[in-house]
Amino acid sequence: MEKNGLTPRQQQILELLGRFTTDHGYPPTVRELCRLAGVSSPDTIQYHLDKLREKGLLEEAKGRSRSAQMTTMERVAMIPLLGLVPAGPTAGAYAEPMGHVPVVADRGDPASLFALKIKGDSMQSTLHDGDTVVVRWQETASTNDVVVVRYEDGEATVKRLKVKPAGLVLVPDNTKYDPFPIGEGRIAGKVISLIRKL
Amino acid sequence: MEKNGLTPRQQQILELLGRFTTDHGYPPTVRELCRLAGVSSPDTIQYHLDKLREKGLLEEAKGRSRSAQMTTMERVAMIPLLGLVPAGPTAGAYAEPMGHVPVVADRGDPASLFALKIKGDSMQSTLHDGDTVVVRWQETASTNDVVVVRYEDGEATVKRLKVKPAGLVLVPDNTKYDPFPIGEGRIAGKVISLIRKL
DNA sequence: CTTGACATCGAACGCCCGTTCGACTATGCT
DNA sequence: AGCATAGTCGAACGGGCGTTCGATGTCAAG
Repeated sequence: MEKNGLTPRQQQILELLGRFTTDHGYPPTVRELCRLAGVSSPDTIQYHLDKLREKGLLEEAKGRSRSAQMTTMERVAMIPLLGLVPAGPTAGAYAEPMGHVPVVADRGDPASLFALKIKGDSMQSTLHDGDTVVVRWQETASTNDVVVVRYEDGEATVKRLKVKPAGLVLVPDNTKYDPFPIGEGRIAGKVISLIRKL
Repeated sequence: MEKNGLTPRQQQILELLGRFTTDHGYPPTVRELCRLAGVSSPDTIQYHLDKLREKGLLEEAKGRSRSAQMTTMERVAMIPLLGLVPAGPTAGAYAEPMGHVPVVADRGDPASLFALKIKGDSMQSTLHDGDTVVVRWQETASTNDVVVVRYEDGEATVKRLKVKPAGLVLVPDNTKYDPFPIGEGRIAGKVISLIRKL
């Protein structure tokens, strides 16, 4: 048995499949793989595709065109990058975003995620100016969570949350700034990850 | 003209297209869109697809099946997550990775990128334990770049680079640790971005 | 009322798709 | 020699595919 349990031919076809898919945005047909691999019979490709499916490296076929997909490919969701003024969570309508951020859609529904670009230094050391954060829509959070708070005038801000007896307090991580009560603001979501260009 | 220059029907079909693509990993056929939109004639869909193409929202068709793609979808590449012991850059062969990380493939060839998981606190404040970094393969770098250095025994480390007259020096950002010369190590790549779970 | 944009239909054409079949050639183990 | 495994081929079937056509309906603007 070879190093991965794959024959060289099977490895080649798996790589051709992956390359084509990322190059074009959709998987190849059996006959397109024929040309890529330099063989003339569709059955040759089908033969190897079957072997790869047996080994669990490809999704099971459904008789549909271009359905050859690698199982090793984590499912990716494109979440909208909304700037610093996110619209309401219920608004399915498109207030068309600045762009999209790819995330691996493993835990939870990616439809409940969005991204924001950070402006300013109020969360410095944790969040820098220009950072992109991934946020999950939710209306409640716990002490020390970094949350997105939205005000009725459409303004939004990212701060660390402290749950106090007197009410919710928003704490800038940058000690140059002072904590302040949440006031009329509502929690719009919780920051779950951060992407920074160096 | 409507808010985005799109009729409600066109918006609907664009959304169905996007949903299907992220759900299945490949775009729908014209007739699959028929069923989704609840219409019986393929020409109805084709009609709207043509309109959307005119407005530059879809890739130009090529007569191939499942080729309807949104232009607003940034191209995504899945780069391999190699742990902390990356193999050589020329080795196209698979030392199968721990997983994959999605990145937007805008600047440069995504094939020259890989990802690493950070262990330890030697770069603390800049890089935390458990962070994922995106690295571009390159054998040279400038002062203050964060670089991946590989040693002949297969060990690898991430440090900040200082170019000094006496040679290259690796500086841990954490002041608990001391700078040290690069020795027999080679620069394997430069850290270009960072992903952190909060 | 006429015109134009928007939207839909059913039918049809021809090609390409996934799939299957039988036959063939190596290679290597028993 | 016998046999299993890996790999290839060409041909064929039936169906799904993208595409085009002519006809029809709706609705707001002129």
